[in-house]
Amino acid sequence: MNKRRISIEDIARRAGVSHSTVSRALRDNALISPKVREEIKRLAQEMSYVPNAIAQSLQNKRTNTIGVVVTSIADPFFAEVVEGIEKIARPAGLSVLLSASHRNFEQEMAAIDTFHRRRVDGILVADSRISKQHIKQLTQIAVPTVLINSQTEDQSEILHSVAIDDRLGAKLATEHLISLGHTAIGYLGVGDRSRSNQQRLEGYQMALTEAGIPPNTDWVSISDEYDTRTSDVNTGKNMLSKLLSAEVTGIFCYNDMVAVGALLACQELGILVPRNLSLVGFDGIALGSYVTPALTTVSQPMLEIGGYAMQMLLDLLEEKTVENRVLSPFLVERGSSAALLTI
Amino acid sequence: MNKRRISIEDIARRAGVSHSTVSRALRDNALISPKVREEIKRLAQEMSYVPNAIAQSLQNKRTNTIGVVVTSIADPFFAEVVEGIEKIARPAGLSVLLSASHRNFEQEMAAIDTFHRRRVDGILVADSRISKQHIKQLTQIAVPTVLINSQTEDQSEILHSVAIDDRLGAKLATEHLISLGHTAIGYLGVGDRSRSNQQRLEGYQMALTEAGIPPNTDWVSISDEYDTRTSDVNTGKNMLSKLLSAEVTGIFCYNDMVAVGALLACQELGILVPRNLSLVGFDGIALGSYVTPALTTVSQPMLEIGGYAMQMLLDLLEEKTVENRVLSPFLVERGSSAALLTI
DNA sequence: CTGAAAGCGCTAACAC
DNA sequence: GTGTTAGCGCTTTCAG
Repeated sequence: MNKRRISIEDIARRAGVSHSTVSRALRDNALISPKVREEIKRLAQEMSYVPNAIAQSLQNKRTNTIGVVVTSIADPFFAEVVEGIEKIARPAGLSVLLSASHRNFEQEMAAIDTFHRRRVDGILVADSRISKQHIKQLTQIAVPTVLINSQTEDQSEILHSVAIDDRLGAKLATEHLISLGHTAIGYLGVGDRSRSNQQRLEGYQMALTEAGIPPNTDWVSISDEYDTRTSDVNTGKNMLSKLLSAEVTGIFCYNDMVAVGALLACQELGILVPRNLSLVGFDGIALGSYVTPALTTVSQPMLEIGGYAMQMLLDLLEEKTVENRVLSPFLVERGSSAALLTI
Repeated sequence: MNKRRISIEDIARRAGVSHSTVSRALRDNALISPKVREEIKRLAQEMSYVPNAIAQSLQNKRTNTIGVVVTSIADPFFAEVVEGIEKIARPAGLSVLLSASHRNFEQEMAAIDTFHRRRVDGILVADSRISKQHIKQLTQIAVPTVLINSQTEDQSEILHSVAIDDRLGAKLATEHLISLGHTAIGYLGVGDRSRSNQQRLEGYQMALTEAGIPPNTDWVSISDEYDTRTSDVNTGKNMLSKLLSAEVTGIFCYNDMVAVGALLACQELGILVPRNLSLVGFDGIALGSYVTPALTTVSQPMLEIGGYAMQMLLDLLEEKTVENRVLSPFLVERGSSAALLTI
């Protein structure tokens, strides 16, 4: 916004009309006579006029901008979700402001605050552990907001959401292992994602119970690191041994990255997957099909999740009423899981 | 920007001062007496005032916003680059508008045009095949711009850049294979990235020549698909056979995704990597170390590339003079390449 | 030290 | 149909 750019005033002067006529002509206001309208448009073109969206926003009280917060841009899961968001936002004429929170409360609040100052029309928050503070903050902004896979029970009425059914997904994964003949089945979770981790744990336990398999606490291993620098892959690598000593033959992992970590650890330990150990992940990120063996996983439709959330925001912006969505994940069977070897 | 929000006017009224005094107090103008300043700040807090960045931008002719165009957000390479950009932008108080071009001219021009209308303070373009039109467009916007790994020869003086040395990288990869005893070495490239593909091809050929190995056109296979829907992985998968029939023992791939595709094809064909075939990628994306065998690759410091580009933009915004950077990639030896088996 | 007034570029009553 | 005027919320001379 450096130098002086040409404005409707400049065009008006050249056209010998008032600036409001120019404004109207440019916006195809029906009142303007066709001849002047065309002439003005021609002039605008010729002078390479570019409307100032800032001035328009100030006047219209609408910025045509939405804010998106994700924990990490480089995380393949969120990258896909953001891609889905952008695919819907752009054709709708909305620009997206992107911010990463790195699973850090302050950063996330700061990001939302920035969005507030910039007067975004709506906000999308992916995978936050929404706190009371967030609710308060978001309520105050009073702008349509939709939460993606977010961890909150107290859905305030201004917050909407699209989320995956974690419990169902976990159940699918566990039932899959059970159907393959496994009975000693572990869960490898991460401690810093309280709600989703909790729900996946519950789905896992539910599946065991329904199959008449008594749960065993030794089969559950949840990292207690809140260190965001430890990647999920490392979590999987580090936590595997604990489950191995509990002699499980199959493991359901919190997500694909954790499963990849477990897989790498197996390779180091000389454990054959799926011969000696079956592994199931969660998410369905592309990389899961590139590892060897390819990862059996519970897939989330990431692009759709982002797309739905964005569409919901669009509806909200048009004052339509929307309903929260809970999407169902589905099992994708690949090479990392197999029937239990009968000895 | 829906409902009426409180403005400095409102605070002024409550404080019994003029709005300009409020404006000054809030911005710590030295002229305002400490007592009123504190009182005003207290009031602002109490009334939960949030400054309107739009109005500020209109006045200051600065939006504190930058625009970033990448070909795809979900591509792990760009995801890392964007992460690096955001890491520098946020602490500097700049928000980032993100847009994906999907390697499509119109979409990219449209994105840049949107940035123009929104009066961003600067623009970052990643991996584009910059055309004359782009140059014209960007020149007209007259806003600091830095190109990341972009494909243009005619660097206009307003365009700056940070790029990886593709030729050097390709040379490192090829020399690595040569040092392992390979002499029949293939290059698996992609046709829609003219310049970087061209440069990597040249580096490859240069290495061969320097080693006294006569180049063989059968060893070079470049996809001719301009179909953006065909992923790099598929390119690798589909193009491998052609090189195999030319009986190469090592292949340098355009990037890691292509290499992964080649690797998957090898697995299907029962070709052992690295025993029967050595594979080297380019980029150094995380997933390269998760596949089996882990990918030997020429690594680009993706976070740094994004960070440098952003820092450069920051310098440009402060009217500092900057110098284009060409970064050197480095070889990361992993499991996918090994010494040629002497028969 | 503080207030009045102008103006950033645009839209929208309200006149004529 | 088109011009005039006000105003979106803020910063910044210019007076006092």
